[in-house]
Amino acid sequence: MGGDGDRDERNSRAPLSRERILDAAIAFVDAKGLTALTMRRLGTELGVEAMSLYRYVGGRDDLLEGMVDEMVDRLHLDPDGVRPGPGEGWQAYLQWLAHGVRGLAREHPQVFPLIATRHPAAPWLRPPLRSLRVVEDFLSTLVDRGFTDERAVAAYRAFSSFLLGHLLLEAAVLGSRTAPAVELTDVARSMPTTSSSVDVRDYPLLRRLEDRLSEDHASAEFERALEDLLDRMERELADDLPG
Amino acid sequence: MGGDGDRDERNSRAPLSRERILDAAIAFVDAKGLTALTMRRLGTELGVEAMSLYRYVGGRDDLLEGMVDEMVDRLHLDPDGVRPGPGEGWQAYLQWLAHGVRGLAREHPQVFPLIATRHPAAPWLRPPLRSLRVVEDFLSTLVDRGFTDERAVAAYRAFSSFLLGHLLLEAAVLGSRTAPAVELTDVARSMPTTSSSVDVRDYPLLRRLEDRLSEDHASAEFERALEDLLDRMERELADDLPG
DNA sequence: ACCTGAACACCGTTCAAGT
DNA sequence: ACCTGAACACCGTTCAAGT
Repeated sequence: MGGDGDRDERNSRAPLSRERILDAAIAFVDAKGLTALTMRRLGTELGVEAMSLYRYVGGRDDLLEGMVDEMVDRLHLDPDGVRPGPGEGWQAYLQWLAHGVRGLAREHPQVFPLIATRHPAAPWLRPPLRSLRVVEDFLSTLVDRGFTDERAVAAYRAFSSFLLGHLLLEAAVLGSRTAPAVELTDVARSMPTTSSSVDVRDYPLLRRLEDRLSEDHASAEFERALEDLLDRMERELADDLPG
Repeated sequence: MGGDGDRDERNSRAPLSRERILDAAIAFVDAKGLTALTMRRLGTELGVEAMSLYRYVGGRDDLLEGMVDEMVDRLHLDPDGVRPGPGEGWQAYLQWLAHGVRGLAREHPQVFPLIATRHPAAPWLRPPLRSLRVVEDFLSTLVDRGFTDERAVAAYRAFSSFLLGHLLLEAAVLGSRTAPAVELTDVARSMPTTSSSVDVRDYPLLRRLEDRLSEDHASAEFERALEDLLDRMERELADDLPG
């Protein structure tokens, strides 16, 4: 591969395709933030007029949907560490999946809110585990390893809530570092924002704890809470058997 | 002015104010959804030109910020049930707060994602407990009741993640019922959405569990997980003392 | 002091037209 | 078959002007 000789402006080479567009969109959001993503800007990024994109994506909404789908689909390929085989127990599987999703959130903190916030295709799909394939895999893995239908569904619910709560917060912190986020235009700051002052001085405990609140324990917190969740599931599962 | 004295079109009466604008915006989003909220449309809703709003809100971003602040501020007034007094223990306080936040999410499911998703004023503020006043109250309540600084901060983190994970998912379900959500324009549905089919037939376990997955146990789940969280905190707190 | 009209730059999207 | 130009309806926002 390497020097193939056709140059061009920036990213224009292949004849444009849905996949190329989605990848470009994800990269764009990683770099510039979600609010900066515009059909027209994405077009120029790809060396093409915005209108050309409509042959592949149907519209801005479909574009966002496609980005989410592509990221979620990567779960079955990407997660660092090898996927646990059938002999390894559901704890290993949930650990693997949890770290896979966390990897997505950390690699694409600006895209993750999209995964977390957009309405899934079916009402019973819960972000961030919001693709039929992933959920089928989740449920069948647990059922194969001894979960009743009921426990498997309850596990899906608890696991989704856990991932969403922890990773959305972690992504928010990472994302606000990466991007302009609020891009205050200097002037806009002067408006009557009511109590525009983010002034910790009026709050004695916040002042005392500010440093501690600012410490980053994201990884430790995540592992800890994940362990607790798995323990809780184990206990509930054990309740079923002796019945 | 012929015939009617002082009544007018729709909502125009008071001379416009930040509070009136924010309330109108919240009501608008409750009714029409977040994507429908536009400076121009909000203006006409208030019987005024869009440009008049800029005297009170600084811009669309400040408007959204203001809506979030106002909702979060209601926590100290609204929550059903009376706020536990100093004699009642931190468990009662956290129960009260949890149900207060849940009330917000359920009353305004379309606004809640805003609370959950927008970057807070300080990086260590975690949605949905994202106001200085609320966090000061949270921390001081716990410290007054025997938490060390460290435990109080850890509790704040765990509590935020818990609320965010559970309530964002609950609000998403409620919100998608209330609003057009994706408003597919019939035609847009025909585009090459890759696997546009939300077809459960290919997934045997999903087909078997679909009914069970669709059951609504939001309240029971929430109470259960809240109890578990409080239990966990109690255990950790107990670890501090005998040491 | 409070609101409006007109204007600017930028959007998403459609559609007939180019190659 | 694939992309473009021009156009439409709608945005957020500014600013001089009205009352």
